[in-house]
Amino acid sequence: MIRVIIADDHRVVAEGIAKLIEESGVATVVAITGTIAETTRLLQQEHPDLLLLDVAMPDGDGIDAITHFVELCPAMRVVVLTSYAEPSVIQRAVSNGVNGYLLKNVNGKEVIKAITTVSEGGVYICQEAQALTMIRCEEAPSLTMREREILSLIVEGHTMKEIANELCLGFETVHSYTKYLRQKLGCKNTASLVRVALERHLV
Amino acid sequence: MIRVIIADDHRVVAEGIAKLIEESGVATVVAITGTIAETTRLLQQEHPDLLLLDVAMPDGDGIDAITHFVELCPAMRVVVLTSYAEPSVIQRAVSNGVNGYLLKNVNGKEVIKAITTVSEGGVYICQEAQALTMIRCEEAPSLTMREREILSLIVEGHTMKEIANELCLGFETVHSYTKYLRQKLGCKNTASLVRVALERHLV
DNA sequence: GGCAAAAACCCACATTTGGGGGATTGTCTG
DNA sequence: CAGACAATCCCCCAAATGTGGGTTTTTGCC
Repeated sequence: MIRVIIADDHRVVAEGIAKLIEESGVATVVAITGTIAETTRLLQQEHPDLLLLDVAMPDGDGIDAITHFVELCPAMRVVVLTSYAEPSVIQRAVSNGVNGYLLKNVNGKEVIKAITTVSEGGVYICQEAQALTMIRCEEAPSLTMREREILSLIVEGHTMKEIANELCLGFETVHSYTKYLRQKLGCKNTASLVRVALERHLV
Repeated sequence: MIRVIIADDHRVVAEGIAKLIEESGVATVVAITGTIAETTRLLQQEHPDLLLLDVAMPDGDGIDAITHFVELCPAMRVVVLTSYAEPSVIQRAVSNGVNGYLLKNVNGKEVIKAITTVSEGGVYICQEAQALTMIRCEEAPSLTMREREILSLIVEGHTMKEIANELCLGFETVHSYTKYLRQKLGCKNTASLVRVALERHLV
């Protein structure tokens, strides 16, 4: 029997999905966790065959934690189950080595199918998520570390002068980065920059 | 037996919660819907005792639709089950006459408890949601129509000049509104204005 | 070792925002 | 009716952002 851990900070959602999985008979849910820390702990304790992971956690980003999780349990398969329909998020997940990506609007059957497929060594990406990776694969923003850093400070409401001081950079440097950011993201002003950053979860 | 309709665009989540409800024995799920339109149709068809409603729907805002739903089924009780932990959303829900408000991080038991409480004529607001309504009840933003309109155009990336033209207003008028907006929302620049608008769902 | 990209910096000038005053109409309500 | 408030407009000036050019140094990779 496939042993699964569900990591989702929405308790009732996780419980419901656990019920669906248990009832299908293909797998058993050995634990439900709501934070990255808790997941880390239970992975070491239970060593499950599969991790069903949500992106948003109170103590961090699930996608970023994937490499860490896989280090703890190298044989474990990972399926992301989330509502984030952002190409950048899906791409990041795939490049972090997940074996499946499901959007939460799939039905119970599809979750079961993904679990079995992935457990047999396959990869399962739901239709809609697949479409999203296709659509704008060349249009990837691909920001550098610095750009991302400065973008997040802009989103937090800091002025270029403040950012220069905080990062110990010249004002002109920050000024340049904002130009690059506007170019790359196709924004003509700071307002759209903030919207795009938040919408595409670039921060 | 309490007859329930679950409205949630996350199919697998709705199915899971349905399973939890069915298993509890206190209620039966007569339908699962994923859009406002579908919910409207099935409410007229099924006339359930209770509607378990998510806020985010592909074809509109669940909270705004509540008054419409209650008109269709005046005897029906409404419980909001969502991940939105925004005071403004909760307050809007309550003023639209919902009988319960649950955040998705509650567990299955609490959902059942809410369903029974509300069906017996009571009101059930989960702990965390209650805390959020308390904290900043006087700190309500309360924007005027015009302010909201201009804010949404700012969020869309328009400059004040553009907004003035689009709304057939003087530049100075729009300029004034941005000042009011910054004052009311406690923002020192457009960037924070956009972030706050998006975070608090003011647009 | 060389090349490309990232990271840092600089200048000049135009446009847009931000902050501080105002004023004038309505409309609604105590 | 007076006062509050929404909605509209106005002025001035400082600060920040947007534009369109640059340069240098480091760093990763073939």
